[in-house]
Amino acid sequence: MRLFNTLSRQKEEFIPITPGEVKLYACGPTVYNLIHVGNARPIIVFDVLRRYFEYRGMDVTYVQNFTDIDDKIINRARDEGKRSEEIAETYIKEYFTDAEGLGVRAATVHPKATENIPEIIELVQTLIDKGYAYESEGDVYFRSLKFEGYGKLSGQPVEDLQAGARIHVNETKEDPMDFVLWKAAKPGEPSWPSPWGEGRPGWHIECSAMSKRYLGDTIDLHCGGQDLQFPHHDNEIAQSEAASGKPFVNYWLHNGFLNIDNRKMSKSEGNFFTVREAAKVYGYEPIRFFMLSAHYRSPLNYSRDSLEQAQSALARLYTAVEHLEFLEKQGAAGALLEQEAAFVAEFPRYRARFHAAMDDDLNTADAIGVLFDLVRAVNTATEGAPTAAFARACREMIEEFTAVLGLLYHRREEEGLDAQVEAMIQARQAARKEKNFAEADRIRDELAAMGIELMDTPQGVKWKRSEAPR
RNA sequence: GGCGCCAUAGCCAAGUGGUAAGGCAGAGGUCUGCAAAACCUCUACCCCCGGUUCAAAUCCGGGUGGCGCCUCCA
Repeated sequence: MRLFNTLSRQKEEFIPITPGEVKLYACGPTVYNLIHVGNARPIIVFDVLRRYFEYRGMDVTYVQNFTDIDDKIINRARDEGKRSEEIAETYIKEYFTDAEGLGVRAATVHPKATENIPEIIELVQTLIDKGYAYESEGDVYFRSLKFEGYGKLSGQPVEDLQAGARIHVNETKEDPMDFVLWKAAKPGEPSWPSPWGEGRPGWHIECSAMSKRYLGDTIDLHCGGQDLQFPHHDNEIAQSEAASGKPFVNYWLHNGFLNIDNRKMSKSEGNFFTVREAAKVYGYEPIRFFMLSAHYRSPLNYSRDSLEQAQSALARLYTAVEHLEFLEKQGAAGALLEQEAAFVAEFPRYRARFHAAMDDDLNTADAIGVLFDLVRAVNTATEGAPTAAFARACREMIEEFTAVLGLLYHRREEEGLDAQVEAMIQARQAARKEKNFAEADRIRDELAAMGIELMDTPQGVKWKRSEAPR
């Protein structure tokens, strides 16, 4: 598998540290609000990366943290007259509601910053001991310029960073480039005791500490949005490598932005929709499909059109799979027919194309193309009277792909029809047989009003319940 | 100012040297009592101008337009 490594700015063959194992860390949300659609992009994309590794037989340890102590959380807590723990707890719960809706599997571990304070303090102390950090009036800062190669991830030449007019000079720092590892407590703020007095961790250090604790000094992959490249990820590299003396991360993956009106969707700009709002309008799963319809590093524009297109495309997949289930029930038992066996023999070719797409830097858009090619071929191949075994084989092939992409997870449980509805369907069939189409249509309308849609197929009458958004 | 990204059909979007995947929408057709679904067919001067090459959407140079990071942000 080849992945685009931000560190080298090219696609590289992915070679895990331990064969068959993947250590993956993704920067998770700061829990002070509902996540917005832009936040959902890395969550979905890297969920697919994780699923694909597992599908290919790798053992994945996936760590995604929660930043549960931060200025924004504190501010929100103050505004609402609550404790910051309550705010964090609330939005962690809300995060999981959205993640589950989006078909995102829970990570192996979801560590919280506040549950890793001893590890953070230890790491800060190590950095002080090694001369990479210093205490100043209760704050602790990292000496950025002492770390050779500072800014190497983002490709920011240190001189230009220094020249940047927007970097704030803080009186207590030795150098404007230095960043905070530990913040001295202000009155009324949550704090923990430390060798430098009461305080709380800075943002960057928590990821270094948690990555080290759960995955070790050197990990395979670290993922996040492009906006985290600098300073967050460069700072993580500086902290972790300065402390351990070892490489921190072998492959850095960064997703492109989700735009709205072709501008980055961001909380600070206020031009965002929460996942919750979007899901209410379009359903959760179309959001997921939409995210996977473009390459993860490309910018992607959020629009009503795009979401509606995703809904329609998804409906095509559901229809295909649900029809195959119907055919499984109707079809003849026994072995595959000759032409069916020939069609099944083509499956490895679809699989190879699908793998090739995913192996090429997680090209989900291309992979979806393969999926739809398969669907069309299956729809054609199952015309007439397919055997049950064939319908099943086709369904399983399609679902092998959709499982990797994490799609079609809102398949409805098989529900029975009540006797009355059953009788109405029978009555309509009888009317049709007598060519009393007026009566047949009347019954169909009546069922439609009850939320039952009918479809006449060569294999019999299919029905389904009218749907809410998936 | 520094660093970087993008431009493919009405819309979304793959494709990084060999003559344009896929989805949505639209038109026509097949099937069906009708409908739905499905299937078939149709719809692209690959932003512009040069250059390299037998061959360029793809490589190089120059434009034009758009975006991002350098500050909390996925």
